[in-house]
Amino acid sequence: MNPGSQHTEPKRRGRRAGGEDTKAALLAAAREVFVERGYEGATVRSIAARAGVDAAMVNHWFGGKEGLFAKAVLQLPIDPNTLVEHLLDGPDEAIGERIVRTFLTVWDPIGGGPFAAMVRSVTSHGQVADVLRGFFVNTLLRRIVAHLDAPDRDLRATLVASQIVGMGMVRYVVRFEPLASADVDTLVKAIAPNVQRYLTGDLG
Amino acid sequence: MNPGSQHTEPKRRGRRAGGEDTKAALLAAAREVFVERGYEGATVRSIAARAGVDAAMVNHWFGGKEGLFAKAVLQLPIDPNTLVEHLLDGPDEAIGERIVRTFLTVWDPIGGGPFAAMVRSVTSHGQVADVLRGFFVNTLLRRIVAHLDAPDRDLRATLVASQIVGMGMVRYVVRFEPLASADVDTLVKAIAPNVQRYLTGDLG
DNA sequence: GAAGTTTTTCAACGTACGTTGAAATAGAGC
DNA sequence: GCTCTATTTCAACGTACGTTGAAAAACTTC
Repeated sequence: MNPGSQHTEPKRRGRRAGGEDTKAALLAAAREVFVERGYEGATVRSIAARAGVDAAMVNHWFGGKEGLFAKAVLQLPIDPNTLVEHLLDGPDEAIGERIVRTFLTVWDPIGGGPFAAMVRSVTSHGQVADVLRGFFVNTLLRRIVAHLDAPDRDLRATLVASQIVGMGMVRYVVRFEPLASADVDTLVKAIAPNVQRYLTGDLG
Repeated sequence: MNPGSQHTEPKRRGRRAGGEDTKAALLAAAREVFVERGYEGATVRSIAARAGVDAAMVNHWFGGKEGLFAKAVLQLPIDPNTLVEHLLDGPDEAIGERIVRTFLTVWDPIGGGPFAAMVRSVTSHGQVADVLRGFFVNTLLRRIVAHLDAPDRDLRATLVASQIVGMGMVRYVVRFEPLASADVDTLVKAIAPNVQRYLTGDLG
């Protein structure tokens, strides 16, 4: 039937019709694939295929796989200053709850994408461990514990990080049930008191 | 000086002299490289080079990279039954402390190797997430919470997993200081009460 | 509407990977 | 000491990767 119209035509070259934004399509596809496969596992060809464009576009628009990863994943979706202000806005006794709820409500709508992408790339991409450390510890937690008058501030910051990172791992990366599908409120009630203890409780 | 003895001779073929165990050397090298690079990042050639043998030995002794990974990493170093017995041996009020101390004393001497290897391979190797889940949740934690008479047993098990996995991530994989270098006793005192609350405390 | 610029596809390159089959060498059995 | 088998290295294969340069097509400017 319709002989000759079955085979897929080679795509026409040259500029796209109009309105289509190759750069944005690549960024969106890159976020998906980097989240699923990590830096090494995500191939330029697979990202380009999902975006519906040629792999050479990655070099043209981002200067290579490295630049695409930097733009798509390493760039944080939220302004850290706003985040810190929001976390510090309220009584000290409820800061644990604000931390847990904030991370869950920021990550849940996107399935923990950026977090999962970083964890999945922590081996293959040297920058990633540094970015994780810089964001979690230096940018967020150190500035939060600085406002508390408790001893062992740095240890408290990394203890909080251990619980938040662990929550992200279990919920978004390895998906242990029932935690992976639990309500935000349930998790806040369960986890927040522990985070609170790390921040203001007695550690020894 | 000594002209002609500088260049490296091509290795002699055939069986090794005696006593040298290629299989064991490959397993040891594989554990190191899989820990450092994860499944995809660890190349058969680099593992063989570290073991001082040819890459073809991987196929001869383990049937390929997949089989080597299974033998070197997926195989757990500790008998789960013994571990569960040990964790349950004592008063329920101190089970959190036993869990934290046990994981730290098991992982610390080997730098968290198997744990780091699994995390670093969680993307590139499909079995790994299943193994992590099976070991942490099904083999260990479910059997521990089964001995407690508290509600929400499965949720409690995954909450404990989130704290233990997070502790392993921060201490062995991304290495946030000062937690990464803290004494075992310090960490036990800091973390154990939180694990204990997940197991026997009020979650909501 | 012609010239110039930007965007896109295509074809190919060089490299690295896991794997394979054959040749070479050492030990084992008799 | 000869034969057989196990072990090891070597050379090569096929595949997939990231990247590149040129050609083609659409838009922009005048």
